[in-house]
Amino acid sequence: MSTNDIAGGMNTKASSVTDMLKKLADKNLAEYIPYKGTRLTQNGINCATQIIRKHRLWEVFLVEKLDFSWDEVHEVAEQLEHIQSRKLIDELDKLLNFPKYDPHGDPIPDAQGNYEKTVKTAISQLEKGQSGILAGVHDTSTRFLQYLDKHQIELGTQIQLLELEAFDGSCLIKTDLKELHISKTIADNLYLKVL
Amino acid sequence: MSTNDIAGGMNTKASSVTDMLKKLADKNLAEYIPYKGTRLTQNGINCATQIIRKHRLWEVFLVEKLDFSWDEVHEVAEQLEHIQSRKLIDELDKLLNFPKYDPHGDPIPDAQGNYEKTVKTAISQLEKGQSGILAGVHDTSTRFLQYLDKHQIELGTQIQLLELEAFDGSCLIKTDLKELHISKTIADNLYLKVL
DNA sequence: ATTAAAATTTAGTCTTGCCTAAAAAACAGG
DNA sequence: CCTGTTTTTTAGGCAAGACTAAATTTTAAT
Repeated sequence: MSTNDIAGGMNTKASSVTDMLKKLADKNLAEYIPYKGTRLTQNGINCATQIIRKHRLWEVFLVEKLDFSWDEVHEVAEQLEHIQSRKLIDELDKLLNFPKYDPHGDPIPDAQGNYEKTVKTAISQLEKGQSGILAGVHDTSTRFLQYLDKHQIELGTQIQLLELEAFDGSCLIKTDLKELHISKTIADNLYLKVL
Repeated sequence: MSTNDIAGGMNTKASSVTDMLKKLADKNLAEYIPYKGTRLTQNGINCATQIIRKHRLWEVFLVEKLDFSWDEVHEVAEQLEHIQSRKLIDELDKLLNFPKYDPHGDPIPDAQGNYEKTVKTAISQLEKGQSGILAGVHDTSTRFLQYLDKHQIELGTQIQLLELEAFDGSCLIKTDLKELHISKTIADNLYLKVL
C-alpha cells in the first residue's frame, strides 16, 4: 500500500499516515520501508481480521435484533467494533447464531479468523447474457444502498446482464421483477456469485 | 462536589480534575467556582442521566442476552455506554422490553430521563427484627458480587435482620435458605426495600 | 487573629494524533 | 541520464488529557 492511497481512503493527510505507519511498525503490525510503501504483517492481518469480525457481527446484530436497515449500520458498527471484550464478541456471535455474512454480503471471520472467500464478480466484468446472485456490494454509502432498495435489489436477488454498452460501460440488467438500466458506477459496485 | 473527591473517585489527580472542570463549565455542563467546588448544571444532569441510561441498559443486555453474570458486566458496559446513537439505545431498550432495573437493582432512566426513586435502606440502618427485599447493592466489584452469589443472595431475596452487634456493626441475617453472619462492610452495601 | 496544614489551582511538561509547509526521494518523459 | 513532477517524509506546531511540582487559597487549631 502506498502512503497516499491510505491517506485518501482515510480522510487524513499523508504526513499523518507516515507517523502512524511508524507506530504500527514498532508494534509489529506492519512492515514499513520509507518511500517504498507498507504492508501488514501476519500479526497485523490477524488483528485487522478480528476488528472486521467485530464490525460485521455488530452489523448483523443491528439489522437482525434492532431493526436497523442495511444502510444505517455502518457508522454505528464503526464505533462498536472498537469495544474490547473477547467474551462479548463470542457471545454476540452465539446470539446471532454464528452468521457467515454481514448485511452487505461480506463474509464474517470466525473466532480463529477464518472466513469464506467466495469468488464474486462485478456486473461490469460479466459477459453479456451471464447471470448470478447478488452476493455483495462494494460501496456501502447510504445513498447507494437506498438506491438499491428503491429498485428492489437486495442480497440474493438474481440478476442477468442483458446488454453492456461499450461506450460508457453502462448496462441493462434484469431481475425477477423488472429490467433496469444502470451506470458503470453502479455496475462496478454490484458483486455477483456467477451461476 | 470537591475537586479532591472527584479525583479520588476517578483514579486521577486533582489538577487534572481542575482542568476538566473548566472545560465542563465552558460547555455548560457544570457550575464551577475556583476553590469552592462544583456541581452539575441541569444540562449536565440530563447528559449524565442519558449515559447512566445507556450503561444500565447495556448491563441488562449483557446479562439477559449474552449470558454474562452480574459481576462481569460493569467494565464492558463502561465501554459501551459511550457509543453515540440515539436509535441504537432506544432500539436496545425495546429489545430488552423496557426494563426498569439493571442487574444490580439500580433504576434505568427512560428516554426522557425519568426513573423510579425507590427508598432503599442499607441493612446496617435497619432496626433489629425488620425485614425487606434486596433491591440494590452499593459496591459492584466482582469480589463482592461473587461473595453474594456464594451465599445465594440475589436481588429479590428476602432478608431479615436478626441481630445487630453494636460493637463492630456486624450482624446476623436470615434469608429463606439460611442464617448468615455478615460484617458491617457487607451490611452497608446491601440495600433493602423495607417491608 | 494567626499560622500551619490541607485543599486547590497554576505553571510547565509529556504523549498522542493530527496538521501545514518545506525538504528529500522516486519517477517519468524527453 | 537528466530534470521537472509527484510522492513521501521531515520538521515544527497545535489541542487534548494527563501528570509533577510550585504557588495560592481555604480551613482549622491554638
